[in-house]
Amino acid sequence: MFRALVVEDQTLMRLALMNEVQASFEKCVVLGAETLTIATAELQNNHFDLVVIDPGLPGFDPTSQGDRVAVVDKIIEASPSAIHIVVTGSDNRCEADGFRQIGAAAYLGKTGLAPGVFSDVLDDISTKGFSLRLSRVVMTKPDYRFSVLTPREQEAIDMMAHRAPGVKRKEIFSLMADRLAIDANSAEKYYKQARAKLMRQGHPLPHGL
Amino acid sequence: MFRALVVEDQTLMRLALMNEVQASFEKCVVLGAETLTIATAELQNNHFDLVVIDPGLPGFDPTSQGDRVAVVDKIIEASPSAIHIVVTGSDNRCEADGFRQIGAAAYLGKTGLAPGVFSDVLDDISTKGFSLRLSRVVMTKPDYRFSVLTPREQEAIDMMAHRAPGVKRKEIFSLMADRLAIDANSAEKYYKQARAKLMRQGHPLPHGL
DNA sequence: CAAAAAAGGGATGGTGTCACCCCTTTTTTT
DNA sequence: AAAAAAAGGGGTGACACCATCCCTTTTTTG
Repeated sequence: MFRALVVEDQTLMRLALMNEVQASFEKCVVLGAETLTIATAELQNNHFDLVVIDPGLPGFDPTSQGDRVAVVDKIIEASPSAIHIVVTGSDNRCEADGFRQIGAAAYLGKTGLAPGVFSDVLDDISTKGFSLRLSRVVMTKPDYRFSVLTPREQEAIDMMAHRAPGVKRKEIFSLMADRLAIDANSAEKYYKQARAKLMRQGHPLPHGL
Repeated sequence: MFRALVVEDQTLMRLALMNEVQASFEKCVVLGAETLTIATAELQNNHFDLVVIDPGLPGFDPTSQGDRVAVVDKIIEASPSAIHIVVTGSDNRCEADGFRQIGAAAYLGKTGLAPGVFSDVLDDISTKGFSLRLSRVVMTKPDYRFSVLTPREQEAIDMMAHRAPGVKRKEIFSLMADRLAIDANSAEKYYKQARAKLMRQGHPLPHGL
């Protein structure tokens, strides 16, 4: 059974990261720790295959580079056989190098760390040994979330709204089919159904229909 | 139709906040903006009932109090009729007062901002006019997440694992029933089923069974 | 014009979760 | 010893979502 630990003080972020880990491993147990105290206690008593760390924890100075390194170093030394992924909001290449040197397998900026990226990071680690994803702004349009839509329908609207100009809808359906491992016709159906729902309720559709 | 906008650069956090907003309003549309540019563009073209803002946005200095106030002030001025909620990782009472003076209805620290808290915040706003929730560490034990469990089962395990010493299981079932608006017997059933699943797979159960 | 793409539907079975009901046996409490 | 709590099961209908296949009409494109 694959075992992972997420060390992050911000609750919603911790839960989101735990979701990402779960999505990357079919069968697994994921523990979430709010503080270094809880984390070290768990690391002493149990074995972990993967540890995700945000160095900005309560009780430490988030602006002190020494404190940040100390947190990560303590965790790495407490779980030498695990894969260690550092996730931070205030990321920079210099710090990334530092963490890499003390044994981290990945360094991720929170901005741009979207659902699904985690799996790519794990691929990077297993192929190249290290993954670096610095924060970068990627959005040009807002994301829309409609409570009337099912997840599949929401996803269909999402992908279609972010369609690059000139790209045919058919191509998006193929892409969606590929990403969700379903038939392109089904993807098309979801999009049409979602669109119909929004029209019926008089919603101002996101640009790009 | 209730319309909300979440302005936050960290993708996972933005999506989580959008989820929280959605969970608080039965029928709604929630938009997510990664940058102030996207947010202001939307605020110009559309009306919003609620705006959630993280002042630490790309292009601004997160340590500069002036920058942080400028971001929030610009958004409030662009949507004077909306409710404005400020969410930040580096929260302090002084800043809370500042944002309150320029018109924010709530000031929330990210640490301790858990699923469900958002609804309480909205209650605070409608009854007292303002809600203040500074970051504070609350966990003493880690959270467990098992991929084999359904959401209901996971929730049952969660609540039972955080049971205070001396509290009877029956009381937890009642609490769970109350929070999920289901029967206490059903809550008990979920817990038993969850426990059985974990035992069957040989999982080391969280302390407290 | 002809072909492709898009818009707009209807109907289908499978599956998982939800929420409820029932039962017995063992352990703990009082 | 009696009563309550806990452990451990089985079974049920409802319902939402998933995924697929089918159809027609309108619009756009080449």
